[in-house]
Amino acid sequence: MDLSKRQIEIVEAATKLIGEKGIQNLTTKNLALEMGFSEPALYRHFTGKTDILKAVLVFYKEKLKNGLQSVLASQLNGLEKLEQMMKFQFNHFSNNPAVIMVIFAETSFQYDNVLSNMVVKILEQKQLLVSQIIRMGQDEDSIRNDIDSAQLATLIMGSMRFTVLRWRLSDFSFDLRKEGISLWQTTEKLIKKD
Amino acid sequence: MDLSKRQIEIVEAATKLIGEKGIQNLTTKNLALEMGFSEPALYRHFTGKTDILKAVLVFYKEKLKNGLQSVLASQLNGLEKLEQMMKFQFNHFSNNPAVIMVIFAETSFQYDNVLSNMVVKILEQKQLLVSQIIRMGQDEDSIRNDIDSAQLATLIMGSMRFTVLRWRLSDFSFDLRKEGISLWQTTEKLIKKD
DNA sequence: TCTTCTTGTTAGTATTTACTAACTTTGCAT
DNA sequence: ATGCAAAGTTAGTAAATACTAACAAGAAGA
Repeated sequence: MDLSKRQIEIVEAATKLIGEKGIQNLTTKNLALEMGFSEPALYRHFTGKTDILKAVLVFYKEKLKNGLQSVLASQLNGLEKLEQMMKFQFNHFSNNPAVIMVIFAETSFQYDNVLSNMVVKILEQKQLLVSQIIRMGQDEDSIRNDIDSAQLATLIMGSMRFTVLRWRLSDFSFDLRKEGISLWQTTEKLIKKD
Repeated sequence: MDLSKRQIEIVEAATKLIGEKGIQNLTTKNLALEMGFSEPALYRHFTGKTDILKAVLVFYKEKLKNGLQSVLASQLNGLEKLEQMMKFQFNHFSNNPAVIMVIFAETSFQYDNVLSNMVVKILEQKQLLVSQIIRMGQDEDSIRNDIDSAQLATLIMGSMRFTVLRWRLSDFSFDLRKEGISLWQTTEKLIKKD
């Protein structure tokens, strides 16, 4: 899915609207207003609203994937990769708060099978990545291996998500990056091989 | 907030609808259909849709609170209380899958300040409870105390929520209770004092 | 210059949504 | 039995929503 300049602008405007007040806030009217043009103009760039939402999901999926891929490709050991991955994501969300609502939208797309499946796949993909990194760390002896890697992945992803959720529910009232570092330190204490 | 028999029926019907396809599925039309009477009849029992959603939130908040309260009041030590709390919740969700969407609806009520605040408060209350149990366990030496109790609470609540989320996204395709037990065993290994 | 494609416009529509008005039925206390 | 409040009905409405039809401005290449 290749997006034109204008399409990317629309995706970003849509993200902003969703980030502000949830998906309920993403209406053709609001989106056109945010873009500074009329509603029908939207249909010059996308075939419909679902198409826009799909583009939003794919757009951020790719962005996240690229960022995580570079961590995966690095020469770090498993534990260090996990640290980088965590910090990358907290940074990413810190810089783009509006994206959170999109990434955390699992429950919101339930009404549409296509969108819902996309979201599930994004999540599965990410979890797989984390599991792989953990297993790698266990094989290298940087991460304790008396615990199943999938379970550790659940713990890590869950606590990350929960931290980000608290941040957004508190109206971004604390420094997410700092909180991310604390969370990493805790996680490290719990999972590193000593 | 005291609810009449009929109001509770409506709350349960609303929960069912939300559980099936998200809040977007909770329309006055669908709700009336589910109840087997006409739309205006709803307004004999609630002043409006927001009022119904408020009742739904309060209803399950109280239910959960009561369940957790009995765990808190028991004679168990901190670690054991944590275990019971976790199992209670996984059981609760296992028996009432529709409730999950309501309890996990943080991001969905963002459009309404009153509802959004209610959700935030429910979450804060629960987190406080978990933190307290953990600190208790640390004081009694059943839980390791080289880690901040708030951080441990984030880890535990986050991983629980994530597990439940995966369950619902997989269309309830695994045994949540079993998964909950696994998660507890992992958690215990990580946090118990040895 | 003329044609054509892209990207915008205004005006409008069918459907859905939450909710109201006005009337009827039902069950219960006196 | 009767009066009355609670709880239901039918018929409707204003507003919002996603989307379409038909037309216009302008850049770009032949």
